Amino acid sequence: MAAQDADIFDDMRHRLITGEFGYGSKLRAEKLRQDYNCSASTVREVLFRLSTVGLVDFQEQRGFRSPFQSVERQHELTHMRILLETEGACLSIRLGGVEWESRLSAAHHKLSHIETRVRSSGDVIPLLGLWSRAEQEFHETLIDACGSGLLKRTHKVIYEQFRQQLVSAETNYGYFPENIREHQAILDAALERNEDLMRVTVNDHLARNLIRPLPQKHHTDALGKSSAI
Amino acid sequence: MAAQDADIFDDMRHRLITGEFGYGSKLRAEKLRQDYNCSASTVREVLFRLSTVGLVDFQEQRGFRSPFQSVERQHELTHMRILLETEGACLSIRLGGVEWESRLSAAHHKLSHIETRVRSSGDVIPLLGLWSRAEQEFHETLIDACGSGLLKRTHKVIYEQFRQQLVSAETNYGYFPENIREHQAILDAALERNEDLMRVTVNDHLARNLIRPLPQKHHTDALGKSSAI
DNA sequence: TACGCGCATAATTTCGAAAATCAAACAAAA
DNA sequence: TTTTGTTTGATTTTCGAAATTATGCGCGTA
Repeated sequence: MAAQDADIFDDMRHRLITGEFGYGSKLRAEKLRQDYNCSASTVREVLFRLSTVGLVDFQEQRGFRSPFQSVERQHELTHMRILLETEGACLSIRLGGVEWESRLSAAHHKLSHIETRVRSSGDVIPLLGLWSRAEQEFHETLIDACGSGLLKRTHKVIYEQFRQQLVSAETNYGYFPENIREHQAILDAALERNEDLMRVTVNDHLARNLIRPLPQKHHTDALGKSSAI
Repeated sequence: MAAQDADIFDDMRHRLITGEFGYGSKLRAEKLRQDYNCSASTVREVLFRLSTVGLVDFQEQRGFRSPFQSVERQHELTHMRILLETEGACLSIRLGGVEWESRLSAAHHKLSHIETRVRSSGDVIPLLGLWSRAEQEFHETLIDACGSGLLKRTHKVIYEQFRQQLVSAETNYGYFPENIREHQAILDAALERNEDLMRVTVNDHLARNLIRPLPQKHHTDALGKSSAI
């Protein structure tokens, strides 16, 4: 087999993002090797690679774990998403052409279709795989014309950790009915090419995952004295 | 030995950041094992981990390389540093207390001392190790009070790739005489707690590593029509 | 000479087991 | 009863070799 390593990596990533392993559960190479019919060393190597993109926790001499759920972590991931997505989206507005608008519209149409079906059935579970993929694609397309591969790769890493934290019954697997309106607002801001509006709509979309408001800006008066508002 | 893996990881990271391997040179596990008196598999594992933080290039079936030098990559790393450091520094202004100011002053004092000595001798090479460490510490302290471990870890990863790209004779190992003035300006902005000034000074400090200006903002008039300035 | 084909060599990937380390259960002493 | 020390079993880490895959070279042919 050619790329055994890469295949196992992709499959494990998918299993981790979809919450197949419970939060904090141990990932034993000896157990997982059976799923892939390979040696424990190969699994170990994959787990190492996953740990450096944050989807697996590694502690020396203590092995690998699926990360614990943590509201603090969720908060930090959300903050980072806001930072990266507003930057990426605003750069895409500046640099992207009609082709970008068109791809974003297409991604939104697919997502919107799925979310409408979820709303009428009232249950996201049967469509979870589809919805999850469509959501990721919409947000990735949003920043796709930003001109920086590094920004896009960094965002992807953060997005997947974010998703992993949300995939549980308590949070309805990260699905909220307000998504439909919010995704529409983001698309509108993009097509209007309105950066200020984009920042607001992306913030509104993600803010519910913060456990406290982000600190507000210090203002400095003419004398150089500063004060929080 | 307890943490052989981690020790080799740290040492290899240091060697990579200080440019011991030429840009694009192959990193053969068989060769490196001799440096550490261990097996090739252990080296391979370390190289894998380094590749996921961007300090080593990995291609399937083609092994590991020290990354090539690329102005495009340098541009993207600089852009990301500006984004992360302005956010981290402004959050530190909002959240950090006197204790943070004090640590930043200390870090600046050490850095300033070294840079003054470099200026008078006109040669950074004998102090390269010291200067490099002090520069990193100053920039890390700048964002240290931002309240987000994720932001700090992400910045560290980007900073080290940035440094790796700059460590060559052509760029004078990333050292510029203007640094002295620019680092002072950043410290002043922090002590004034002036966020707008902080954004300007951080930008000025890093902008020379961009190969083109960052795209400027689109402005939207009252009618919703937009235009670049 | 230029081009493609197969072979030999070198490099990478995978493996299973040995060595090192940790955790838990049990026993002995305070 | 609580604390401390020891042994045993399980887990993690390291290893060197086998299997797989890529690379470079010589040879024949156009």
